[in-house]
Amino acid sequence: MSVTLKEIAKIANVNISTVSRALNDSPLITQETKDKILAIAQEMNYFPNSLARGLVSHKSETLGLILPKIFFLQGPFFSEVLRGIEQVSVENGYNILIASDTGKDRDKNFPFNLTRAKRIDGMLIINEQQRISNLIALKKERFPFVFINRYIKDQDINCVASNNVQGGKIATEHLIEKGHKRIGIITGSFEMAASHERFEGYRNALKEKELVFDKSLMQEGMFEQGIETGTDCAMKLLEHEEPPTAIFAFSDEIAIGAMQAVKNKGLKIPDDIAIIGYDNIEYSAHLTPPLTTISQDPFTIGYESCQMLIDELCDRKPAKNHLQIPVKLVVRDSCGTE
Amino acid sequence: MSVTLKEIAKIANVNISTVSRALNDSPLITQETKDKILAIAQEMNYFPNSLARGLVSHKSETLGLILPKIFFLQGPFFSEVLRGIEQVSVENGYNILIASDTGKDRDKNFPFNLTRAKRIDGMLIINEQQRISNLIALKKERFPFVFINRYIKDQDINCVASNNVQGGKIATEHLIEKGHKRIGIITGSFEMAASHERFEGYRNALKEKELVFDKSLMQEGMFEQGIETGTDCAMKLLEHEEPPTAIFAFSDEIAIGAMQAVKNKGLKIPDDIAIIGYDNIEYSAHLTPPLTTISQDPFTIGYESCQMLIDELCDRKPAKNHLQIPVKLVVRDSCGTE
DNA sequence: CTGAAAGCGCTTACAG
DNA sequence: CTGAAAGCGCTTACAG
Repeated sequence: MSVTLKEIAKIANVNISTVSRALNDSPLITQETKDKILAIAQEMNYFPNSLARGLVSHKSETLGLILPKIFFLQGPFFSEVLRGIEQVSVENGYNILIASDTGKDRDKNFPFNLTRAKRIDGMLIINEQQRISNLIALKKERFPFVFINRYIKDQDINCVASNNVQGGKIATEHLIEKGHKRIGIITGSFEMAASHERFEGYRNALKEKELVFDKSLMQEGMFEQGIETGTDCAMKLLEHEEPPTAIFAFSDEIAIGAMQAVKNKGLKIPDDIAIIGYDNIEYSAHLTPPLTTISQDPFTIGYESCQMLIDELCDRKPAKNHLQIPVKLVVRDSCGTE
Repeated sequence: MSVTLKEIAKIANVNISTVSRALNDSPLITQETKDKILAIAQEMNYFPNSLARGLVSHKSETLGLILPKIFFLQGPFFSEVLRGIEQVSVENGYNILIASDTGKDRDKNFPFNLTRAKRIDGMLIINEQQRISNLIALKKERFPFVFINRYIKDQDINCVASNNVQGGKIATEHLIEKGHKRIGIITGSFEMAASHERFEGYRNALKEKELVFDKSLMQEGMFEQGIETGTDCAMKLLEHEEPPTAIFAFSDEIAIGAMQAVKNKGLKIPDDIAIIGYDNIEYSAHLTPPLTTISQDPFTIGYESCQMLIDELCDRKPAKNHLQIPVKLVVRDSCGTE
């Protein structure tokens, strides 16, 4: 059905190994025969069978993108990560295979079902939540992988993450500079590493400015249902007997919910209470008032993680295997302007 | 390095074909030997090499998901489509390979570089914009594929799409029922099929109610920068010498922008002007006023398209190969409540 | 029911 | 520089 080396060889009147050499640009061949064979191959619409090739080369030229649940790839953040990944993978001739641990029976050996089946040469892992012991076990099999957007303490584990500690700190510092001393926070679920890290940044900022941490000013929300959760948690903070004068929401969606609660109370932003978000989603610029927030760099996260993985696959040990991508403060009106 | 049939055969003291049969649950084998072999395979952590298997079976058990540019998978709509795809593919033991036409040299034979390389058994194609002649050419090679979210006239081409004509009609009818006769529209780019289809629904609704179509009430916006585009286009509509009393925005983001413009003008929604959106994104329920909109069903679109493709791969000719997934009107406050 | 052999489409030492 | 051969890890007719 589809064209093979054998057929080209027959027409070119050479051995299939010669055809193979021509196609692979081997030095062991005259320009003349190479040109002849290439012309025929082109003519016949030849494409190498990647399965056969992979079987002998022990390479699939495919990268696995591992997601905890497909659900988590929601939103513009992830799609930018993916765009970064794709850019690098295309440049280097790799395909991307999506997989996720469904918890079903056939995945009970996840992720080894993928690695041992030789489907993929390396893994990019997005996993912000679950236990990762099974993934770290890949290390023992010397299977190349990189964690995306999760900072792993173990220096031997490749990872590229947004600098959440820095982000938490910058956001808090901005509020402190605006004169706030009682800063409420609405976190995401503490099952998410991002929550812990941003919280750490918050505490660092407080400590540096010698402000005390008041646990009653902290509410645990959820990233997934940001708006609802933001409203609920902000409500609780506002009913505090000594309410905060500013709220640091761990996502823009949570901030949107919090703004709603503040408005419902008849309070004004930023005069009565300041609000800062996290993520810089498109809508945040169009809220009333426009939301001051922290902007991450998901494209770079995707780009660098894929580059790191490919470097490892090519035995170019990357200089840094523990990358933290910086974030930026985006000042708008919800904490007062400059 | 990794375990092969040969090694299992040696330990079990049988031929590799017997091992293969045991692993593939062949009837040509005693329960006893099968059990013995399976135990050994398990013990040795055996996984079949999918490349080798694919080489002989002529199947990769992988589905290609083709995107025009990775960029387009933004937002919750696509991620729900993907969730639907993934659910079906996992149930049926297929992997998903992402690919997009980058326009680069190595892709100049796209999508045939994928099909002829035997990397994938079938294709799910998301392509709302570009010319598709090269993709339709797959038909000649009898390569199985399904178009996602694009309705193709040719009845021989598999497709699963959101019913945009219905959506455009329902939205317009709602406005007409509320007493509006001059209904402005802000479309997406007319390079997108969705724009044409929703527009067709709009015109159908007008015609049924015997309202004339006034071209000066139509503005072409863009889906990608919905908010900005919505503001700009709404501005123009509001400056019309006989402005519309209602605006049908072809996306919620465009509607958000339009609401902004209306507020800037000092007008009230829905009293001075009604606005209806499209997509039912999460934020739309939290706008002031909450946005009336059309809700699509992206999970079902993904689910059905993947099911259709797998049916074709298994030679179960699907009963319907031209699916239109219904949409729903979600009434909130931006066009007046019930 | 089991084994020996051929073959899937390629690459790569080994001769010449 | 070119060819003949072996082998990558599997499946599947073909014998027995």
